[in-house]
Amino acid sequence: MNLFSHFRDIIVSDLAALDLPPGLDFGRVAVEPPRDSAHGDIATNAAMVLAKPAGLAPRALAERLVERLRRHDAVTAAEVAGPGFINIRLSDAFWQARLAEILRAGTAYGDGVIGAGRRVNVEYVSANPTGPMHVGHGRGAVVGDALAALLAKAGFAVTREYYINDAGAQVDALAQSAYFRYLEALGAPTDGFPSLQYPGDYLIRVGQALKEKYGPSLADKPPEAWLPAVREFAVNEMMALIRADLAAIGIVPDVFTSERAIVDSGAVDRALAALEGAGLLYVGTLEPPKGMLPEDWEERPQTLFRSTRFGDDIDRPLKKSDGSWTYFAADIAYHLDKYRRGFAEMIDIWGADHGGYVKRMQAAVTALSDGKARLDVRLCQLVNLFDKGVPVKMSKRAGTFVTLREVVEEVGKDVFRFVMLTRRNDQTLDFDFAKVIEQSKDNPVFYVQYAHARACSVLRHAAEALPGVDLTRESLASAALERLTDPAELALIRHLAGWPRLVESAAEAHEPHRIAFYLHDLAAHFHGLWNKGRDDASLRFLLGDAPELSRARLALVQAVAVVVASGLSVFGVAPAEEM
RNA sequence: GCGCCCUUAGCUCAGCGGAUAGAGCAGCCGCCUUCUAAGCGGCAGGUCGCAGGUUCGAUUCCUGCAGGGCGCGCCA
Repeated sequence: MNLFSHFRDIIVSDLAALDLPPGLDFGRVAVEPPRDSAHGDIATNAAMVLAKPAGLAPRALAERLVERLRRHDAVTAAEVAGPGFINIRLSDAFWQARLAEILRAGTAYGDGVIGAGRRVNVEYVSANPTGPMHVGHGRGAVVGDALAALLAKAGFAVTREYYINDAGAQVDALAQSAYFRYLEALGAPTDGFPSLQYPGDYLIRVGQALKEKYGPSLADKPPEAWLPAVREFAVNEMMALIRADLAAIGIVPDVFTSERAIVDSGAVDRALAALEGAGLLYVGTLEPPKGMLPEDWEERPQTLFRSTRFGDDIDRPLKKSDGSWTYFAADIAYHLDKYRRGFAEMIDIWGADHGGYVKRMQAAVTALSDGKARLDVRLCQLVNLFDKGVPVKMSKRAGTFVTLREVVEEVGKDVFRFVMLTRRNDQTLDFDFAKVIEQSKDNPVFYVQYAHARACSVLRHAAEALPGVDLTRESLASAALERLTDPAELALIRHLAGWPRLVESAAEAHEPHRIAFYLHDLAAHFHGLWNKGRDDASLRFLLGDAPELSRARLALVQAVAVVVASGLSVFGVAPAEEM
């Protein structure tokens, strides 16, 4: 359970029994951990937010609430502090019961109910199918995948989706480059061929494969004869590549949606017809952006979407000069498609360079769903690669960008995933090959993994030292947990018991990185407790002459392993049994 | 010019309207015959970019300014 929402319910019902003026809004009553644990276990601002509407002094109201709160068994102390905070201290028995709860639940501990089974669509990666994924794609992929797992843990019905941008000019350019490689494979002349937009080696194989499939039949033909076939072939090859790249970091999307399929199905026309019907389309002329006139700017009337009605800065074009739809138009149809598939909540993970696109997309979603659907866009900032502090030079044009696969082969999937989640998504992230595989507390991956491995190590020793003692989770849940009375032990239990609240708040905020910081804190508590056993042997987890106490402490150790594993599973990272 | 994001310790960063703002690294001082020292404890380090506003209360919300990043029709 989320003990904070549990006590919020208790506090609200106590408030209701206080004979306060009717109609008070308890919505702003918060129950949270105090910043300083010396203040107590949980704190509430209830008296401060209700004092004014209730016509009472904050401290007076607080005193009345405190008097009631003290009647609960789990509450050992409740006192008014500062301007009207109420600090509540909970009994050791309450905390010990949380430990049993953790052990009985296993890694399901922290599974939340705030999602209430609502469907949410998380769209991430969505790299153009024009080549292998690079590191920046990898960050978005991991953030999206972890967010999806986090939402699932919080009780949402999550769909992980990949949008294949296979309809624009860039896939034609891909086909051009693949065709060039095909001619090369045939040994056919390539002089006069335009310069390659995708010069990477990975298309050489595609050229070979085209030769094997088509023989020389596509050579000496005009582009309109070979382009569709080569394009489809190349896109399929690239998607196979991307799926493999994703699989290498443990990502398997539930749904792939093709932009081309959306366009070909007429969905764009239908979506825009809906906007037209709502009076949200018109033909107009945009002014050039001030302060940076594009060189080839010419005034031209265009079909525009009235995104300004929904908070955008200017209305946005939907048709290119050649009459085809812009990417935005297709994206409108795509998001309408998602909405029609039953997703009133959508989350898109984009690169930060698409930031200017957010408002118009949200405007379109609001317009098409009549305000019933919500789109949150998480922008991922750049990943800067370093090796031992020296920047790794990357140039897409020169083809020297570092692929996701290379990085993952170097550091491993688990390290890559964890590190990608150690920063907020809108903060740039430095990724140093040397540092992320360093085995020290400088490296949060290893620090957290080490805590898990240590816990497993104790449990392995326990199996030898206490033969015949049942060390399963279920059995440890009924150990003599009341014997855990050391302040450091109870502090660790408190931290473990904060996991459900952390899951809920991170899920609500769409911020998976909070888990990384939680796990780091948890590991620190555990490492600290471990070392207390070095200074004072009576505080060790495993005491050969005290099997009952040992079992209680092993319950704590097991719970640490459970919660670490639970957190890592949201990240898609395997917990280390030993290191 | 306009929009979005960022600005917190020497460095890299957390911080959910709440109390004396926290980690890690770097620096200094300690702790291994004993469950993993890949670790732990301690010391030191801050005008939360600046100025206003809202609030009982602002690092957190709002406005303005400054600095950095990203972007700004016919790329996606």
